[in-house]
Amino acid sequence: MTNETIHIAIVEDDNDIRQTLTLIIDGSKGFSCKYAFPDGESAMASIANLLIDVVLMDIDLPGKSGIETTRYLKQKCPQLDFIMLTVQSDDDSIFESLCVGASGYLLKDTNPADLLVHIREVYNGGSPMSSQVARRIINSFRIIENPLSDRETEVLKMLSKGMSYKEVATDIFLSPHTVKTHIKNIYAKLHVNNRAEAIYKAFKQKLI
Amino acid sequence: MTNETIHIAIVEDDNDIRQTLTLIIDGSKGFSCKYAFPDGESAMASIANLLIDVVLMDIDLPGKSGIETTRYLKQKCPQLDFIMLTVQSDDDSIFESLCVGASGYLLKDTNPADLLVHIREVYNGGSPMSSQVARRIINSFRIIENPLSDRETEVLKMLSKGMSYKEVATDIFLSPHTVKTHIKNIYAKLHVNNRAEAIYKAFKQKLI
DNA sequence: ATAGAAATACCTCTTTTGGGTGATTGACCT
DNA sequence: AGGTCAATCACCCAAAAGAGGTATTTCTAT
Repeated sequence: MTNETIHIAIVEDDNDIRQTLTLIIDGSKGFSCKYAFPDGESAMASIANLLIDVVLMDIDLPGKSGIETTRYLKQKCPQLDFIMLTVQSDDDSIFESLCVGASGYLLKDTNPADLLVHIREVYNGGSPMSSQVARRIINSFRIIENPLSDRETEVLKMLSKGMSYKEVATDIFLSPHTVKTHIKNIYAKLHVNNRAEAIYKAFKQKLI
Repeated sequence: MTNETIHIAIVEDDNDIRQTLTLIIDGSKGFSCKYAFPDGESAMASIANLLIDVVLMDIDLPGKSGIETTRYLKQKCPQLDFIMLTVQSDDDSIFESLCVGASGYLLKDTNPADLLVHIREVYNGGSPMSSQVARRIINSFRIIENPLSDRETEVLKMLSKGMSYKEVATDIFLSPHTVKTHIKNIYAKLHVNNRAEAIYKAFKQKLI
């Protein structure tokens, strides 16, 4: 079960990286890499018709992003496994990748030997990811457990109704300074720096 | 076509209601009701294997809700029709029911004769619902008609990411004045007068 | 052909906001 | 007994936003 040849496709816009990866993987026993695409569009057009087990997907593609491409392909071919590759890990793209169906999330500086191990892990139903990435995922989920205090949630809800500092303050009998402090804390907790994004994020996470 | 026997299953936690409904339906010519479940879990385990045409689904079930149960079963058996039953009608549950694939939405005080009529309506491709329910649906959908132009939607989405006038402007190659004008028009159309409320409303109405 | 959107651009003025930094109280945890 | 955190209040300052205009162009639908 663990030693069948795994068929891999690569989607990566950088020519050097793409070719290097292809050579490394295809040259390794138990791995085959006959297909590589420089963009999401060509991958979407072809991959569904190929006998592929695992796709290595760059996130930062020109045109359709790796996330969009993964969303599309995972829907077409649910049995396909996707490992996202990226230069740096940011919370949003990790989270989005997981949402659209990626199974693994690796940084591009992962060394070749490890990469092969991780591909096999995914093939066998695992979800390889670096410890930094894992940490961020934990953090993301923690955010889903409402990080806001009751008071903060109350204030945020009022902001979402279009109320200003002062209006909120008079409404709940606080000094406008206090309201401001609450808002600043809300921004910090949600990792945003203005009202618009705070409300968007809070709504998306069903916090309000 | 309209007089075949319709095979019905009931999912309802209240023993009295479940047994009464079963008796009424199974005792009526052209209707058969041999299966009744007290909760979503048991329904999910069995209904897919039964020869059933229409499911009467209580919304307020203990454990898995009627909506969750419907989502699961509709996915497994797309040909199955679901009529949601509820004591009172609230916008959210109506809307969610429709989203997960329910065909009808009736209040529990619907009288037995009407209920049978409605079951046959669903079986024949209709969507029975009380006039209050219909009104609410109309209202929900009416809001869905996006009043915003493409450009305005684009701008609003960018605002929801926390971008300022200027950032939006440089991003889509417009003068900040133009962006400001768009935003003013957005506020007017959504009947709000600031960013926070605009994003909240737009999100609630799935405009962004 | 032309009325009505939509998209574009500009101006002035006042209010609001967000960042930085700080303090105090009380609760809860260990 | 010390640490953390929510909640409260306070000040300064620069940037941003919102309200009020006006006005041209470019579609598009009738």
